[in-house]
Amino acid sequence: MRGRPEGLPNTAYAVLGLLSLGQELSGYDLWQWAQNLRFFYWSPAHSQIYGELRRLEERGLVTSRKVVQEHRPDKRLYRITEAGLAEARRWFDQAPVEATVMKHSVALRLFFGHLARPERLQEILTEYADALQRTLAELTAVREGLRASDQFRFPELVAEWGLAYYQAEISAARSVAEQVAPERQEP
Amino acid sequence: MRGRPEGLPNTAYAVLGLLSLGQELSGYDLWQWAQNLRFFYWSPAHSQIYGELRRLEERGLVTSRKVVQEHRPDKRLYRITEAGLAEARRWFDQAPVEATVMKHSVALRLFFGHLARPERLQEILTEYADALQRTLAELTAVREGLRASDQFRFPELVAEWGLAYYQAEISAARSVAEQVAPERQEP
DNA sequence: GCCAGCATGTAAGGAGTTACATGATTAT
DNA sequence: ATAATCATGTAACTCCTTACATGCTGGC
Repeated sequence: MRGRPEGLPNTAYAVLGLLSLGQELSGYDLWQWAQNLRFFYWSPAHSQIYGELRRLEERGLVTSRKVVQEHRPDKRLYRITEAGLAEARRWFDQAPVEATVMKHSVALRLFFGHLARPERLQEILTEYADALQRTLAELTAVREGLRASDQFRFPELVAEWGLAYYQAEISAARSVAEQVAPERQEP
Repeated sequence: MRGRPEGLPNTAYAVLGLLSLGQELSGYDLWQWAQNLRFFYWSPAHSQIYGELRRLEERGLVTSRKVVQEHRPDKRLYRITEAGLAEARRWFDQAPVEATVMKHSVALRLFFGHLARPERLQEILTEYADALQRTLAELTAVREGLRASDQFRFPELVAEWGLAYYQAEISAARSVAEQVAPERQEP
């Protein structure tokens, strides 16, 4: 046996999960929806989504129909099948609990901090904190959008979890930035 | 232009960064060292490291020599070159500040929480928190090992940042686990 | 007139994984 | 015996990305 031992790639489950809410969605719609996953997962390129949808259809987990539109390009709408819903539930129930994988490239650079001037390191950390601040604002907006709708109870929980993470990460980055400040001790 | 726009893959910089401390290391040594990156980055498979070393040598960023050993298999020791050191510094200074990419598969499942019984969701979150607790213990040990050595000031900063993250993540996971508890309202 | 957005896809390739392969030593 | 550790590497494959490709509409 080579490659992935069993089941579908996680991206497939993300797509299946989004479709499990019951709506008929196009690849483009799914791509846009999937952007909200970037806060805690990552967002796949649109080409990835189209490919995944093709494979899901081959396996009978989704069905599609073509919609001819007049003032827009044609689109293809996907709907989850019973088998797809069963597979999504099976994944949820049986997939092992995996550790979060992080690619924290700023921490990687800090790890090798001896390679640069302290000023540059401080700059990087500050820039990182500013970028996080913007992401926090975006996530706050997304969470506001989810609010009050009982349908999105779980996404809302995830958003709140994310909010706490981003706040903590911002203060950590700012605190480390202070700690790496060049020491200017005058005699 | 296709693929990666410029520079080396991040794994190459991780390897170069580890070698930039000045020691001569084997692929195996590097693989073991790289395991410490898993707390905030991820750890590459050994095959990945061997491949990366070959490519770095082709580019003249590292050199190697074969060491014949008696009671152990032969090994190849790698050392960073001046060009390698320059490239590592250039990376540090000029690489853009990238956002952290997370693959938080537990948050992904929580997002689609409607797919499962609340008990199962709670189980997943608790299991996740327990796994984090073990990782926290490991990281604590790693940080103790770094302590008191002035050489590892930056790795220590990263470890402390990580410690704060894991503590926050554990309490977040436990808090969410409580929130998803099945409501047993008796009339 | 031009750019952004809608919509779908293909081509080429990078990055990374698991499994296969080998073989010695040391500890249980 | 047999499992783990040391040590290096290849083969095959998956996943995912960027760039190429097309074409229409609506707003500035």
